[in-house]
Amino acid sequence: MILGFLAEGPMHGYELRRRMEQLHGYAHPVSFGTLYPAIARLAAAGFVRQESGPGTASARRITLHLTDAGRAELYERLRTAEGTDITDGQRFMVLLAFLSMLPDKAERDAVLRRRLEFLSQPASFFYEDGHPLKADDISDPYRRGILVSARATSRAERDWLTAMLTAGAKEPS
Amino acid sequence: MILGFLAEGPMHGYELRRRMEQLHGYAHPVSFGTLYPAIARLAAAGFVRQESGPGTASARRITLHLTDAGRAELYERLRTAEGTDITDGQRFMVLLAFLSMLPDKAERDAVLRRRLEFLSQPASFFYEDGHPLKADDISDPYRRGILVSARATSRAERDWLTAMLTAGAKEPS
DNA sequence: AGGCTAATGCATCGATTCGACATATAGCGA
DNA sequence: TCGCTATATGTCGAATCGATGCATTAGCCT
Repeated sequence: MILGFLAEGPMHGYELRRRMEQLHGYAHPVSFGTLYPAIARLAAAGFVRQESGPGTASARRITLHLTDAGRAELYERLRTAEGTDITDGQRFMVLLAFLSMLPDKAERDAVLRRRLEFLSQPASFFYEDGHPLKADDISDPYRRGILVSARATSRAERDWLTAMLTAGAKEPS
Repeated sequence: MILGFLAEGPMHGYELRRRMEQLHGYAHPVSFGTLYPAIARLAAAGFVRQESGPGTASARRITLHLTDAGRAELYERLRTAEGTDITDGQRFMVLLAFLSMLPDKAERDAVLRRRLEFLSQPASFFYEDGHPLKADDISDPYRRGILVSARATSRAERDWLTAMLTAGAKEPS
């Protein structure tokens, strides 16, 4: 997420955190204890350059810039996304937010296809003796609510993914 | 989640992890490095009792039981849920999965109302100069997809929450 | 019966993240 | 002037993650 936002232009850590918070829909903000060490690691790896602004002594302002190596790293991470980056909705949403930066359309489509594949395999949230329970089988109204909401979510995203993959389709699968 | 599943009956850690994985829709499994220390903490606090099963020597099987104090703790955590437990969709889903265990309907409704309130306040994922961007204003197709999916999710959950709160309503707000 | 593979089950380790706190400047209203 | 909020960078202990190790049990093929 840091590499992605910095690819849009230089900014400070604080501004970065505000955007991260917004991208997560204010549901789960990233803490400073996560953000600043993460910036430090990216800087140590040469992906981010830190430039001191005015007021260097007491109240320091540090502007963060993405390096060429950082941009390459961003592309690489978008391209090779797998595991929880695909299966976890929050993580995948972050991927989507910056996916358009990946130049190759075939590679972008491949990412979408991996997500669609995961969403297409039938999965419930409650099981009995190994087989999934349907909404009608569940008496607990709250658990039924989980299933109903999840179904709606999955359907909406699958429809959108399918539309995206068939729209400008050059390679018929 | 551990307290909730153990409230349904005793089981070992491995079985616990499988159910946690299912409840998350296989999107983000909980690692053993998280689970076993968490069990140990709950046991140290007196919320969980560990009983050694057969094969005590080499291949030990430890069955976990919820204590009375553990059940009280579960109720308390369901009752007083706030912050990311309400705003974060994954966390709230866990809450929902065990909410029916909470005896008092008014307290259960209060939890739902907190979630509904959060979902009702208008929030986008992308902003420009402080004000939220609508789907039509966003040219990036992937970001538009994020908004479209999120809208569908939010609408489905809000509809369900509203239905739940008005259905067996005894207290007209 | 023997051997291979997968699943079950408990546990630890280093790296990462979380949540709370510390610190300083700037602006604004009572 | 006092208090509150926003901006801005950071630290620290506790919790979590992801990978790995290791032993036992179950199923399956030949």
